[in-house]
Amino acid sequence: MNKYRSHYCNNLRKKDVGSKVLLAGWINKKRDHGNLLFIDLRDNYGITQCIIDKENSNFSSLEKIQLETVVKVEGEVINRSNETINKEIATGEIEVKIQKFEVLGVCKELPMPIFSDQEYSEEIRLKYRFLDLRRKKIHENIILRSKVISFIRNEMYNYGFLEFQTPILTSSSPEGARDFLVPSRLNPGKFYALPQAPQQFKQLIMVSGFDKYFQIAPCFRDEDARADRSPGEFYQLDLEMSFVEQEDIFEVVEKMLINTFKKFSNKKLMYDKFPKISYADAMMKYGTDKPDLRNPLLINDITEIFLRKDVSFEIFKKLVKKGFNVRCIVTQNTKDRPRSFFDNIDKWAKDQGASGLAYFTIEKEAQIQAKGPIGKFFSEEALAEIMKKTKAKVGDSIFMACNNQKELEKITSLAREKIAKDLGLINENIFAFCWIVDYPMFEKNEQTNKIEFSHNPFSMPQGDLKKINFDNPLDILAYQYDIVCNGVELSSGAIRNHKPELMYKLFSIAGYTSQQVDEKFSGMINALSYGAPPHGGIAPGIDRIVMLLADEKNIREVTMFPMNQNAQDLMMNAPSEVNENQLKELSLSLKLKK
RNA sequence: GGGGGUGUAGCUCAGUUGGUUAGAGCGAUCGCCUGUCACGCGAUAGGUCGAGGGUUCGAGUCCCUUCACUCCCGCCA
Repeated sequence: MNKYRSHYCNNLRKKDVGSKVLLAGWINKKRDHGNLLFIDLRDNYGITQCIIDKENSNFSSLEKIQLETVVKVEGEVINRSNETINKEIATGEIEVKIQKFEVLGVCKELPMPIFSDQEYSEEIRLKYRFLDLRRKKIHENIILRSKVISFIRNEMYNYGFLEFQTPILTSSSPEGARDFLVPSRLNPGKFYALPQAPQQFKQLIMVSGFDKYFQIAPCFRDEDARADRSPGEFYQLDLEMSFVEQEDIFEVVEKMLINTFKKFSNKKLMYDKFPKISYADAMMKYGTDKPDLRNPLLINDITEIFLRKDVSFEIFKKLVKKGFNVRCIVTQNTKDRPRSFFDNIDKWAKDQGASGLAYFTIEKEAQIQAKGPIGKFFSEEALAEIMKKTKAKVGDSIFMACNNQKELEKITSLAREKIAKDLGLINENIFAFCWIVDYPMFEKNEQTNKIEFSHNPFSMPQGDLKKINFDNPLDILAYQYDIVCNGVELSSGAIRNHKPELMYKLFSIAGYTSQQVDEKFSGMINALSYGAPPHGGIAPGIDRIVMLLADEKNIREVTMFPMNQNAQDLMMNAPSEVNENQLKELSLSLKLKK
């Protein structure tokens, strides 16, 4: 028999009554009745109540022991009387009468309680992560994460994918996020970069003829953190397939995601087949390319209304003449909402840096009229036109903003979320997936006025490749797609451009010479000229998938050892200073800003 | 880089208009308690009110600066 335990802390049941057992674990909770002591012993699997009374010579030493001390307990499984059965725990019908015990690991006074539903500051949680991870919810989240990854890995094998590792020390890439750099000792003055994603490697794997690849890949990007974005590193289910079109990828990924979400969550899927929304449509209807489809509110453009003579809302009319647009959100049957509801939203919009949201409610007495601060500026005919355009009905309210397209998208997208939240329109018990498709290949940088790749520069442009009009690069769409779930961007992918000539052409539009392309992407561009198969892929974010499944709002709740917002590991003290010798070996010297 | 929030005992928090010796619960220590499962009861210890400066007779409270954590914007092909 094992020296430490004969059973786990969730094993024992009524049938074990009478048997002698060895349990080992942490002292989760003590209830000391003076001459009788209850101890809840906890391990990874569960909790068993152990009991000892004054008759036993070990009583007084066990009575003094700290919570979270690791002990080994030897005793007999005994029955609990009916009134003392605890239905909350699986082992609640029995308890272990302690005969002997031994301390295996002492515990100092705790900086934070383990057995408690209290919330603690992130600082203390991250510094003592090993204690934090003992707590029930996060312990379960991490176990869920393991199971999800294992399940996904198994699914991918079943679909015929092979798992390969790719290098962690690689080269810096000019596109995308800021790189993490690693100085090279053997090549003074030169640096490796940690991969932002195994993008080029997975394409090279396709060129190497492996057909279907996946990897639970660590990705490193030196960008600032958000609640749903770890600083530093995160994991993607990176995958790539040869001889495929967009639809082939959709089929595999949809199947994988649906199976995973059905297995690990009780929430319903809003769509069993993910709807496809073009990037342009998404930006119009939702103001963002990561729409939360649980939210029923839609955005409408009503710029034309403000060209009418029977509309006299001069502030908007002037802006419209200058080329601005007006977009609006209709809320159903809100005519009886208190004035504070409308004013709160207007005030909120101003806090967001917008000039506020104008609003009115459509009512009907003798005739249809707009009620609210700006209602009087609209004629009955103009209102009819608005109602036609927005499908608004009597009793509905309309919130409007006027601005340039980019600002409009921003504020209406935020307003859509805010208003839906205020009205309680979002069903939290649903997962609403969708594909966002038809991303533009290029976009114009507002500041520099230069044409840039809007997403992945290795994407394949859409349409007949012989007939693409490179004179209007902003009109070129790419086979580029994202998966969005409940407003969270879960993955993005593309059919890749496997034709070197076309690649040079596209890069030249973004301002790169062929020489620069050869230099920056030497591995790949070279490979593409030795018989590259058409291929494509996608990379769903593992952390965010687990976050959705665990119903957490913060990615650190599903990450075992996360860094804080300033990209520091408070437990391991990273990053840290290094000594002179280490710097010298790397031919580095520091020039710190004061 | 910018904006918001928070910072009071080991932990979670309260602290009024600026006014005596800064409080509670949990935890810790000590004592009582044989059926609890958030056990109960009593006592004790524990504080640079994040830090620095200012206003004031007097600052946890008001002002300025700064630090830490967090949320957001920028950034994230």
